[in-house]
Amino acid sequence: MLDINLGSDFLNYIVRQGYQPGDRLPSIQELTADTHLDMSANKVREQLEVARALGWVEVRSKRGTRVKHYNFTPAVRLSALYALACGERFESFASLRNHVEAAYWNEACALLTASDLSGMQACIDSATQKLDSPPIHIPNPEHRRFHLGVFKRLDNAFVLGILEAYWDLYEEVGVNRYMDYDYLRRVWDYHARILQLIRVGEFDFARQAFIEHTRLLWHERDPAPWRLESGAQAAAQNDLATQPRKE
Amino acid sequence: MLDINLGSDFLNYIVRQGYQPGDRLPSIQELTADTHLDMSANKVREQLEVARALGWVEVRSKRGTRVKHYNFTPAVRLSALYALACGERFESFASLRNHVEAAYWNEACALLTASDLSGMQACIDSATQKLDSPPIHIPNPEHRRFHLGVFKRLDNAFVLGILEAYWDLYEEVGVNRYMDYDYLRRVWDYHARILQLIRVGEFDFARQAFIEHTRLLWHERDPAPWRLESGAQAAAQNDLATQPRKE
DNA sequence: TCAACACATTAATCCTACCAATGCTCGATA
DNA sequence: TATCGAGCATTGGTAGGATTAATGTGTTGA
Repeated sequence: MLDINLGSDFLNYIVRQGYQPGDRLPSIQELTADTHLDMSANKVREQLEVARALGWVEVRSKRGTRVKHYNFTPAVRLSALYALACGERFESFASLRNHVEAAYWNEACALLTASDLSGMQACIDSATQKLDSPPIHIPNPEHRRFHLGVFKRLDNAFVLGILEAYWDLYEEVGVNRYMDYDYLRRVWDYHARILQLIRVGEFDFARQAFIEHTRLLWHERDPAPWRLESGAQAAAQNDLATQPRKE
Repeated sequence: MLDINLGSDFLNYIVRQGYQPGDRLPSIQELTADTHLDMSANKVREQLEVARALGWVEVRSKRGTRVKHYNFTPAVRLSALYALACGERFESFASLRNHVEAAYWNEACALLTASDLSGMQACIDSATQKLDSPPIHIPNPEHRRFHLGVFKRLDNAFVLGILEAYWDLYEEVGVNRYMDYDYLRRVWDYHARILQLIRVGEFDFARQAFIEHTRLLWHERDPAPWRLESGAQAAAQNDLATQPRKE
């Protein structure tokens, strides 16, 4: 076991005790005893709040605290949300997400099972139905599930954490407010094409389609339509997942 | 301004007040007043501890609390450190870092100035001197500075946060314990080659060299040398930054 | 057998007190 | 006038106690 210092006695205590997901932590009163942490309940609660904010434990009122399965998402989401509130651009995080998806694309696709592909097809069907039948609902849950579905076999908590956090930010920032019907149709046409390319093993072409389809978002959201003629192409080259490669 | 909910009254208060980096927060006593947050000092301190753990504020004892420049690194480092302590593999994070560096490689190189390249050269010189003159010191600071130097012009706090956190984890986990002299020489030979290729604008070849040089680490660290003959190639294909592309 | 009640546990919140370090004010001294 | 230092207010750090309300458990009794 690594002897890791998390910068707080309580957090170090948690990991050193080797609790497993689902295990119950001692009550706050017990932790204050000198046989455990020997600190005041206030201090325990301060650091417990950090563990809760980062999604390491689940504190259920009057019932105790339980250790959760590790998940990178809460830390990424919380810090990135704060960043956006401080003026950081959503496009910066979207750029990271696009690059990560493009970089892992082929190996993730190679791991997909037939059942995974069926699940992605179900997303497309559900989304298409929502778009076809008025009143039109924006198929945001399907959009999220479709993209995360590509990477769910990767078995890398850090990669999946970033991708999941992207969709949380996506909803919080309210990107969907800028969407129109045409955009949604084109996006889901791309999704169908991407899935088809994955099915036949053309992962490179599928990735190229993914990269193209990410550019739709910024063209739609950009409130300056004149940039579409002049500098939009260059902007997309810089900001988005333009996987640099020789063709 | 986005109306973002960080899941805590205090954190929401900070961002809504629109403090700038360097600004001083009201004292904890003031914040408890009903004109500000109207909560007890204990609760303020609980949530202040979250802001401190994520590197949003600097709490200087008896002197007050100041807002810091936003930085993604603390959140990533803290959560990833916890993950490693919980049994997550360092290789998972290294894989993310390798993919991110490979994905941003070309556009990052394109932004480098002559002065940036000089700084990278200085790292190589300093590292070479450390390796040449006994007693041999491991040039870890140079290694970190060299790699971060490639990406420092990206102007993307999230990308830089992940790359910086990687080096923090690298030191905390103690990867360097497994290094021998031959490994270090080969790594720095690669660095010199990478810088030369960047200088002449051959970003693709430089990236290829980067990807190759990341594989050195795992071959050295792996305590099972027999895998080098049989499954090492396949393992590298899966675990590391094998940017999938047609040659 | 099962429902109702009593009791222990526990997180949530608030308050007070004390400590120690810091920074500022103001007055004494050269 | 300039400078040093004592004293004081501010502020974060820590501890402990009190209360509340929700939850779970065990006991009692029809």
